[in-house]
Amino acid sequence: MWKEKAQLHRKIAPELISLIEERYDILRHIQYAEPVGRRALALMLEKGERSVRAQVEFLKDAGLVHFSPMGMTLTPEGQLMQSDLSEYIKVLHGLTMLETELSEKLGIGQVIIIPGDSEVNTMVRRELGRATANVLAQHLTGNNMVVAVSGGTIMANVAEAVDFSRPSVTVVPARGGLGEQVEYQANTIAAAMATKLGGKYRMLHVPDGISEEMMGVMFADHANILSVIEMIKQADVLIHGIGQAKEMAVRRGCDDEFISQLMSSGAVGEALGHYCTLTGKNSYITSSVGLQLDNLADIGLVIAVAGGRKKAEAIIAVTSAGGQDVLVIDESAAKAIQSII
Amino acid sequence: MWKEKAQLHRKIAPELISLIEERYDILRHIQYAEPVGRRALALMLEKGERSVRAQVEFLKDAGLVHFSPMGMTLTPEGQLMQSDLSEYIKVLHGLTMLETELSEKLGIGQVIIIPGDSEVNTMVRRELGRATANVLAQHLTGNNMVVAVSGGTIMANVAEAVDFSRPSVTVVPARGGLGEQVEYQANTIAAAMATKLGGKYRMLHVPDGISEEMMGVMFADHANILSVIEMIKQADVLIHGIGQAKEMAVRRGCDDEFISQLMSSGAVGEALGHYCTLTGKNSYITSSVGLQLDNLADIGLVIAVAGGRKKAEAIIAVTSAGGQDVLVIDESAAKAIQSII
DNA sequence: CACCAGAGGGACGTTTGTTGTCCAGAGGAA
DNA sequence: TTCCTCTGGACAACAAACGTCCCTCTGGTG
Repeated sequence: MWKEKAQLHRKIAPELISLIEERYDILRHIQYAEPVGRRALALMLEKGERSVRAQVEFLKDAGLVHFSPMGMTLTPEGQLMQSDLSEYIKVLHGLTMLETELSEKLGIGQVIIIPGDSEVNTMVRRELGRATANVLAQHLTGNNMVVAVSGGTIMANVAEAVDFSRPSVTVVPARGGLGEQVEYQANTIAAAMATKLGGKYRMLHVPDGISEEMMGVMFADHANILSVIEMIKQADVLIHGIGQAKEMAVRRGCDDEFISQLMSSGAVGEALGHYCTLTGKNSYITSSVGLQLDNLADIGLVIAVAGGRKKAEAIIAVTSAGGQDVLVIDESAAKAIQSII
Repeated sequence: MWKEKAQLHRKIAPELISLIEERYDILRHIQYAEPVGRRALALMLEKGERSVRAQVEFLKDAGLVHFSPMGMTLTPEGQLMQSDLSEYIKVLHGLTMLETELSEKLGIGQVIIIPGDSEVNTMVRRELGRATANVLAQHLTGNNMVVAVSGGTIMANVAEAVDFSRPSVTVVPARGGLGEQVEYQANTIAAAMATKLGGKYRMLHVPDGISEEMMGVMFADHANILSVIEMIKQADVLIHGIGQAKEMAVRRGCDDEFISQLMSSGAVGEALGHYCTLTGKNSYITSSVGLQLDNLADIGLVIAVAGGRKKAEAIIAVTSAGGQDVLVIDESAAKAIQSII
């Protein structure tokens, strides 16, 4: 019942949770090492002496810690508060703790977890989109930047959530590929996002399963296509979704034999046409033009988005392949990942 | 169940309840007047344009309000948040709203409400004491200030809660009167508070029911007593408790006839030896030396403390008599007062 | 007994964030 | 068209927070 209240807090006053956690941490450390002085405490908390002092003075005024010449002590009330808070923090701040945990275990710079389950609540999907768009906004400084996007339903949410303007930006699809419903194709999403940004977009009308050499033969405007590919390869930001290997193979219309072969190779995750195993090995790569999952080092920022419990293994697989900078997932996916790794 | 969590917040991060309320207020005003611009909003909220803007930009990032060239609008999510918050605010912030409400209705500059019921939870009594001591600390700047205190159990809590040092302060009892248990006499409390403050104290060993003229006859050191009385009358701060008329009369050993007479006169509250009716009329004044309830104008700051549902009428009575600057009460008393007035 | 390590509290310059106040560009209304 | 109010950007003035150092005192120890 009051878990929703906690989520209310996360939404309406996010800076509150860090403050509460900071004070809770101080209480915890004082209890652990009482009686303890300011300096020792600041050292333990790896914070400045002065800022610790400010918090500690607040806690003193609140009657939670007692000052004595030997150091600081928790009052009985402080001990009560500490144990009460520990339960609350676990709920209120659980996701942030999960974020850092997954960030370390998956080796990704930043993990953002949206409360809820996108499979159950469509609002969570929109939240995923908005959070991703926010990350994009923060990194989209500078002029004439290029954003590469993949396809997928969640990427449509991302494009929809963009509510800031960057007229100098060009959006491109990360790879060719026309196999899907048109509104979830990378081309469509690139156009949608560019419109939202007030910027430009380039499209890449190249079906899967064609090599760059073949293009000259097949397409009249291959010069144009080659220039788009050039842009893609030096994109500043890449945003892509993560899919389950089997689902994606089915959606791409692969035959049963291929799928069973894919499964037996251990592929569970898919991103940018690459099918990955849990350990991050590429077990199959859809031949297409554009970005490759294994040379994302040139891209300034790689953002991956996914949601839903079912995607847990896929997320682990794709992130294990490396190259990801930011991972935006929902709570249920995060919990599932946590239980696996 | 989650009401306690809210109280937890009040304790561990009180500065953030004002933040939440501010944001909630903005949401409410936007909903009321959408679409509305920054300036109009700032005008309504009586805040600076820039600070409103900061909050509004946060709300935009959180996806709660939408910006358009015509003004700001609540998103569906923002409307949801608004109604969710309204319920939450009522609990979390109810006391603060009660504070301002009582402050207006009782005509007292500042009303401080401590969560809980001091009749049930002794910790609430200590909180009342600490809160009062904090008010005292804030106003006890300057040198050689004089603090006058009354008697009573709650005043003992106040003295106990003093944890700051003001060596130049002198503490005096507000009035004579020796009728009670020694640890709750004004003299004792003055001494205790002075000790906590590291300051001086003067006592007034004059029983109730004696006039100033009589003192010269009765006491050898009447010169000393007169000097104390002089200090009392020009005290900088007065802190006093509020009692129920009948209880106090009984405690002072008045006979049944007097008590029934007092009751029939409509007296419900008592402070500083004055018995007051609900409308603030003095129905009987214990003859004693020291401060009078009806000439507190000379005192720089008058602080009244009381707790418990039973005291509600008494509090109304005493505060109606006027002269009070700060009122410190507990939640149950506040609620009871609210239901009466 | 004297000494000392570590305590809290005060002071102050620097840095960081907040706020007041403009202004330019855009989009709707008369 | 002209006017109005909106957003969003910019910047200086201001305030709060912070790092840093020092002082004094207390309790434990040699």
